[in-house]
Amino acid sequence: MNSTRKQEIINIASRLFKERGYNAVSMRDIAQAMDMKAASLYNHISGKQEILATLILEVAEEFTEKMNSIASETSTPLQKIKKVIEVHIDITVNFSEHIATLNNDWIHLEGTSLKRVVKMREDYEDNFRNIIKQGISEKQIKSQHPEVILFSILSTLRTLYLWNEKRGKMDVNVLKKDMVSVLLNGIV
Amino acid sequence: MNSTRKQEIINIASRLFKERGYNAVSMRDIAQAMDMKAASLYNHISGKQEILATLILEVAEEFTEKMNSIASETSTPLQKIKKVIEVHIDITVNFSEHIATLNNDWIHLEGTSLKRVVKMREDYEDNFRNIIKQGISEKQIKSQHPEVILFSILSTLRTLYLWNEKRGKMDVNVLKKDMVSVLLNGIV
DNA sequence: AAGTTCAACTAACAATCGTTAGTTTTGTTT
DNA sequence: AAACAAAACTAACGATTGTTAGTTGAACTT
Repeated sequence: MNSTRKQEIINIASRLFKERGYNAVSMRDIAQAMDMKAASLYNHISGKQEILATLILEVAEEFTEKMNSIASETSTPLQKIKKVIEVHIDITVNFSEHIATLNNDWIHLEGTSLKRVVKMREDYEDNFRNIIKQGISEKQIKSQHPEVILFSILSTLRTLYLWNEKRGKMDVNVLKKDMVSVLLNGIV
Repeated sequence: MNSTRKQEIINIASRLFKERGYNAVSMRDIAQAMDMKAASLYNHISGKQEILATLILEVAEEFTEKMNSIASETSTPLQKIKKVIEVHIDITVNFSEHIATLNNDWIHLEGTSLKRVVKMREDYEDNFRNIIKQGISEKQIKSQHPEVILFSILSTLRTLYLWNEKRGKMDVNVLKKDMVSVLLNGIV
């Protein structure tokens, strides 16, 4: 059904997109990496856009599910934020290839795929923002502009993939612990 | 000499690159935005690559200069980090268009321009890392993996441009204060 | 053995790309 | 008014892009 061949194409495209970006990778590049001709790709996918869309939606849905689950938990805001950080690290490690494309090439999505991804991103941020606001009103979190907190944590988490592999892969649990500590308690 | 027309082209290209990315913007797109034909651009610039290179080097050099100046100061590591944060915010506000391209499209630089920018980036990070290490050995900063601290601060600063305009432009000084507080002291 | 499906192929398409050559217009200097 | 330089133009180039059409061979199913 969802043939293994299609997933192969998506995984290889994922690697190339990460290295060079969506627009700098041609169907012929992808085909060559698959050891076949560009036209043959169309036996398994409908076009370049479909590769990009399924690639991005795969991981975007992962984020959405996990965040929805955290948001509906009955735990303190701080515990929730800790979970968000850990989930981000887990997804980054497991989908490390896809995440670069999600971050850099979502602009090149078209039509309903673009709309869906933008919507998911907004919802994700809204959930996060609400957790932070809750934490502030419960006085667990410093009374500070929530946007500054939201985006400072989020931008760190989103670019995690960039140095995850570069820096000799620390142990995941150590990374989680350090990350939570730095993001919640600062560095002084 | 460095005619105003050339700078016009670069500024307009900067805006388009930010919106769509280097590869998705054609010389004809840039020309149209300048109200002229693509071939006419070549009276002022040598090619698309030159636009990208001067655009990126302009702001990269700004970062390098400021960082070198901070690194050679005689002040505490914490004061230096505070200055780095403030400098980042200043540059982001002043070069807001260029920074998206520096962050996203530096990969598409070629030849010596690419090498120079990569080198500048590495030097910048080395300077920052040394400040952090100094702070740790002086016990001003938590004894934590310096990489985690370095990249968590740096990735926040680097993506500042993304939400600087989106979120109704807070006052720069308030932003600096909040940012320093969140990044140094955390959120709890 | 015959028929069918699947996945590869070759060849080609229209469109667009960055860039060059040669020409015309515009505006300034003599 | 004549001469000149700067900056726009038209037209075209070779290359590359995503994609389609039509074909071929191999692997199953009957």
